[in-house]
Amino acid sequence: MTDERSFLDGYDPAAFPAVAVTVDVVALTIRDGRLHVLLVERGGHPFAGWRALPGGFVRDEPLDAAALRELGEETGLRPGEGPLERVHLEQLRSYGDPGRDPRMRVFSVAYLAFAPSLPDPRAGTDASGAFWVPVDEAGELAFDHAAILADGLDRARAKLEYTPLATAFVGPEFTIAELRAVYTAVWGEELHAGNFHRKVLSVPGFVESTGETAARAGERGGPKPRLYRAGDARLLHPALLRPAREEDVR
Amino acid sequence: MTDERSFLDGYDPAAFPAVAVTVDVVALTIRDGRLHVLLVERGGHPFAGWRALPGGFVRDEPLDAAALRELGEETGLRPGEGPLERVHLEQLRSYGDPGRDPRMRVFSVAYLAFAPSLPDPRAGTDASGAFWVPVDEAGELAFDHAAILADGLDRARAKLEYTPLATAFVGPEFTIAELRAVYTAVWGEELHAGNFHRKVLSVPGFVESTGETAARAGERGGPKPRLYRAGDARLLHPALLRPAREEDVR
DNA sequence: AAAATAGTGTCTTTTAGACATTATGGT
DNA sequence: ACCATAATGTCTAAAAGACACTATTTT
Repeated sequence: MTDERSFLDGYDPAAFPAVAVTVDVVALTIRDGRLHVLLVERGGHPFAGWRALPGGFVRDEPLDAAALRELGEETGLRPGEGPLERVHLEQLRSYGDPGRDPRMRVFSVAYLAFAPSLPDPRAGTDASGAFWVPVDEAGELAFDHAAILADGLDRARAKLEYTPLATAFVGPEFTIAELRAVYTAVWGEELHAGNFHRKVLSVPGFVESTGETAARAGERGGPKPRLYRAGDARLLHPALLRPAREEDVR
Repeated sequence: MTDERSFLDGYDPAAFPAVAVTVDVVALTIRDGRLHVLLVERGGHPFAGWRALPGGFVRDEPLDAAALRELGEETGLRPGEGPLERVHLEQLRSYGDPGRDPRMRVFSVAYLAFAPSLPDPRAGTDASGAFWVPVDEAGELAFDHAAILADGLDRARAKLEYTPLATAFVGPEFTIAELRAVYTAVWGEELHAGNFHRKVLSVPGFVESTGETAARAGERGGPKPRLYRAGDARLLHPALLRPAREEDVR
């Protein structure tokens, strides 16, 4: 409230009870048709040996920059370059319950990242502790990270409906089938191939044709599919709604 | 990253660079058919005399509790009692750019509150500095609060589409016309009365009939409208989509 | 040759939206 | 008497969803 704000004026910052602010990243990608999340294995206490979301303290930088930096450090990739160039990053929400970190009051701003299949983090760099895990095999995580992951998955599933976010999971050029595989992996539901195809092409700005076709058809035959790239839409109208399940509604 | 986390173990918390965490609340209500936001006038520097969102430092409490407490303090109402009993409160997002507060690094977790028309804060209590302002007359705000307000409005407008949130703006019993007035005020668009009426009743769980009718008709006549209360739906299926505007899509 | 897939066509059901109609109860 | 409104009806257009079919390419 107002009094408290003015209270801060001229106050010695060091006298405040110590709090820390971190970013944690729910980085999602699709490998072999399954949705994976980037996890690290913790070295120190607490939760030593547990899996956790990658993250770390916010430095003298904007929150978005901190999240991108952490993602780069854990994957061993340069933020904004190469594979991380096309990463979609958005803020998820913040977590700050007292006691969520046993050492001190730690507020975490969680981020959600979507990336096309990235190389394995172990390869080469010092990002040794990170690895991709299928989301349904994440198991127990340190701190409240399991809840953060669940929130991130909810957000991702919802955003596929009304934004062209699925294109962030594929390369710069992709087939309709690849796009459908994203929806299948994230939603965990099979979609009718024919209807999906027509639907995607009918939504203005979702995808645009490159005029090219893939060099090869699928492993098990079929015509060479046409290639598309992401269009300029920021919202899908009409949206690609997933079938409403009764339990979600009540 | 992992190293930094273990780095924290056994570390002296007071040695960390001072940061503060606040909550700021975008509290929305509808008065006289117009969407209003709760603002306070700042006493101290910086931004002395400017309008700002109500907010304050997070104490030894969960973030949600901090937001509800601040809302109670500014409105002079008891959290969880009386008018604040039915308040809908949800986290909006966090803001933490260096320099957003000139005094020190301040992270703010913004909350969004929806309430039926609340009494004027000035009445009685020491919540003297707060007042309801039509959102389109909010003008310039302290810190980055104008951006926070804009984000809150975006969120509110979007959530009316696919959640029964509009019922949080009306009393426990309401007419379809009152519900329509909420949509009109938040979206700033007129809706077709007849189609809206049928649509609301057709969405499962959005509203349920009380069997009663209002004691009186509208000021300018007409039949006595039936009364409804909020149903048990958490999501609207199918959603109440607002007409897609081209500029939102690209 | 067999099998799988890309892309399209067709039909039905659902939903959105424009518009009209009736009855009610204020001024 | 007049008028705004509640509630419902009707019709059309758009979209969703089920299903079928053809052409193409791989093993």
